[in-house]
Amino acid sequence: MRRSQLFVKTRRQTPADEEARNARLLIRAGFIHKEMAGVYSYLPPGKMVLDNIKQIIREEMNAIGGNEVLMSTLQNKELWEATNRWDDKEVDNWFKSRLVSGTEVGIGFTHEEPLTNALKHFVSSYKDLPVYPYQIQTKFRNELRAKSGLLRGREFLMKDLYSYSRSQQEHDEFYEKIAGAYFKVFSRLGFSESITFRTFASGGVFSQFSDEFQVLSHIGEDTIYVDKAKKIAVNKEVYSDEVQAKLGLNKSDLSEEQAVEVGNIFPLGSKYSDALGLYFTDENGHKQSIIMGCYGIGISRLMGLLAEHFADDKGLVWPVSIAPFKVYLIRLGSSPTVVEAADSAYEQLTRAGVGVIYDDRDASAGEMFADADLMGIPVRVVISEKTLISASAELKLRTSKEPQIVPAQALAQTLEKQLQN
RNA sequence: CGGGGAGUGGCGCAGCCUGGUAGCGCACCGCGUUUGGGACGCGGGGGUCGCAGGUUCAAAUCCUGUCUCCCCGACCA
Repeated sequence: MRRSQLFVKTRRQTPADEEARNARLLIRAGFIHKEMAGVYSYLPPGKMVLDNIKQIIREEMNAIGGNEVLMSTLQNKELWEATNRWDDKEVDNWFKSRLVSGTEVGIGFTHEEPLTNALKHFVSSYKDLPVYPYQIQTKFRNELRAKSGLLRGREFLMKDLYSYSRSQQEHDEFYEKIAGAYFKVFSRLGFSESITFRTFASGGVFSQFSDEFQVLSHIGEDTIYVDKAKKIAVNKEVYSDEVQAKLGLNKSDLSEEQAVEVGNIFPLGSKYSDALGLYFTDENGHKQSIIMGCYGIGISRLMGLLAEHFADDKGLVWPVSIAPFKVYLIRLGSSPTVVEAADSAYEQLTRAGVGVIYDDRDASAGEMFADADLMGIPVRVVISEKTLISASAELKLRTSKEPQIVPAQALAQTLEKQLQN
């Protein structure tokens, strides 16, 4: 993409109405726009980051048998009454509205009910199970207080997968499988297993207990106890002697840490399937309950955490896997030779499939360098009179101080090699 | 919802205490000069000072109410 065709602009100054580093950087770099507290829009580069995160999640979900669906946002009250989750006393963060006729509708904060209900049309035999539908979409929760930029919003992007299994054992096996897939997702996003912990926690409105995936971070609003050797963690909220014994932990091996919950998986048993009347017939012709689980990943929250985690005093520093563009191409100078060389470098990279943003503005050098840094693009390439003397281009990684000079003709190949690492 | 802070051109701020012609920087427009770390000169456009009442000859400024944003807490996926 040519920079001149990108409508967003970066800002020199930090927005006054944000305290959180993730929101400050993402707004300054032109990735998001704040609509109101806890509600953000995603601008072109921000949407690209979101799409990259989604794609990684999608690949890992598909790899374990997930089927992607898109669920409705408007929710039928009757389904939620069937599971006793409509009443504000049961779920206090519903957004609700009314049809012109006066009928109440909900605005989806999760989707167990409608999905389970829809599956009644497709699941009746043991041969139809297990199934693993999942969705990637906006959820709405009426938080008392939104905060920390993208980390706690009233409207946020989430991946939710729901499992429907024939037995507890089949469920348990999948539950472990998806836990493994989650670690793959987080590690591909840049959160290694050394800072990401599966954490024993409460199940909230979903179930008694759950497993959270917590990434250690000083901005985290959760406090967890971690046994780093055993790679087990417990949320402080549920910590008790009983839990300690159940997990085989030793108080002296635990360290207290702040962490951000990026994923949460819940065993649901047959609570929702039974309530909504979703059953299957087994090999012997007997009606059986279906064991469910639900598995969430906070996608917009992850984007916020990534921005928070991968940044320095100059701006964002995206991991290659999710950067909106891999290369920020800078054209220094406006003489015909420079323009021609930069245009051709742009074409070369685009043809090679390397995502590139080409700064073709007539801006000052410093401004373009500052933008490349602020936007956190992994590789910066400069074409100037100076580099053209030796038919080369200057290449600098966002994470390194020193640039390198590479032959302009071999730009694409060199970059492909660099981006591998 | 309790406590604290803040709303003044698109952005960042000053002015408010002590009422009297709304100001600065950035961004934007025009002309010219510049071009390896957020260039410079000259000229220009843009704001019912969050909103509503009140006090006053006169309100960005004082008073009351209200909305919004941020932080802490409570709560929460």
